[in-house]
Amino acid sequence: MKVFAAQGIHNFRMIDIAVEAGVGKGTLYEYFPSKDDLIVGCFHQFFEDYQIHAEKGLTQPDDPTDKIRQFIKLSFDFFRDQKEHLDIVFDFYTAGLPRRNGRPLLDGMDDVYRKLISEVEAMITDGIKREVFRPVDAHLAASHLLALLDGLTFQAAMGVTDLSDRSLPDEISQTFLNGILS
Amino acid sequence: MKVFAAQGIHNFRMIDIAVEAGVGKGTLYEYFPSKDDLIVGCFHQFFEDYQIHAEKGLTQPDDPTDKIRQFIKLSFDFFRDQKEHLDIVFDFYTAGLPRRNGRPLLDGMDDVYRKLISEVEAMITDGIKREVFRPVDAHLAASHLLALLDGLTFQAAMGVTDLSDRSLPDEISQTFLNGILS
DNA sequence: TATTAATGACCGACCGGTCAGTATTATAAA
DNA sequence: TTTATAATACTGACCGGTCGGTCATTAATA
Repeated sequence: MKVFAAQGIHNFRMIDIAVEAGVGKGTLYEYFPSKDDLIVGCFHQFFEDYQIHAEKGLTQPDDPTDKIRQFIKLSFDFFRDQKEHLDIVFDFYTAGLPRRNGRPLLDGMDDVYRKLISEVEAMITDGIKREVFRPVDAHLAASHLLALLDGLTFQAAMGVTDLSDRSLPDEISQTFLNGILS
Repeated sequence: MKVFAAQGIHNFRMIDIAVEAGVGKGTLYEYFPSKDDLIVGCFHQFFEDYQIHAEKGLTQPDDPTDKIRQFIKLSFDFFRDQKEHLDIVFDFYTAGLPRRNGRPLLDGMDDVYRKLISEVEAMITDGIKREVFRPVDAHLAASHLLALLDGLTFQAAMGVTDLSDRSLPDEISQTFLNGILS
């Protein structure tokens, strides 16, 4: 991850990884069949971390409003901790984008994302049932929220938004919730 | 752009561009000093198009609510028209991200983005003055809106959200505006 | 005839991946 | 405990392919 952050996922050389890890270049090939496999391996490790982190918050509070607030807060926490690696996140993202020619480097990114949407969607549907939220299109609202978080993360990677601003999660939660509250 | 879309901005070869353009490889170097310059040139062309497109809407209606709605709609229109090139947009985005080692491929992306934020911010500040909007943090709300649009574009590039859904801009506008309305 | 535009064979830097050899550790035999 | 042997881990010099960029030559135009 250190090398990815420094060189970018498209520019690093295997020798960079080897040097950073303090091993010979050949040794890397004892653990990863190819450069691509190494990248994919890192991605899975990373995304697993995020899921474990996010799942903690998806169930805890009962009130739908609090649940959303909690989810937003946890997402912020996670990406703030990844400050050093934020640009990598977007390298991963683009590496998962479908291409006209040939497979993308990271396969199945969209499925992972769709699953995430449907989890958030469930929270919103629940809120609508309880008449806490307006009868919005739950799927769209879930996409809305995730788009918002991704966009802010991107801005943070670019350096135009500061994720460590303590009031950020609250302000964002407030505006989003206002938007869908009954 | 066709080649970028097919091969990705990190994988295309100069010969691909030459073939697609129907000229010899050497000819490209009559117009662009280097591969990087060619990429940067395309990016500027692209972003200029977006700005020209977006500016149209930034001034037209007087009512702040309509102005925001209009801006959202125009952004959707633009990116929907770019359907074939959406993945390139994100290649450009990541190419503009700051790197630990060396300059990013695309320099000054953040400044362009900051300018965009401040334009949206002005619309919101105006709305607050007229007491159409709550006294929210205008800068944050502007970042919020742009993050939302970027995120949705990203989802569209991934294929999980359909920008050509006619109800999308309205739903998004509605939820966002609800969030900041007095 | 001069000037400009276009070309693609060629060069060389670069880098992913290999593999013959070395070092280390585990196991077996003495 | 020592020695012999096997198995495993590690290494970096090297190979082969790739591709950005050059430039001598040719074609088109003034």
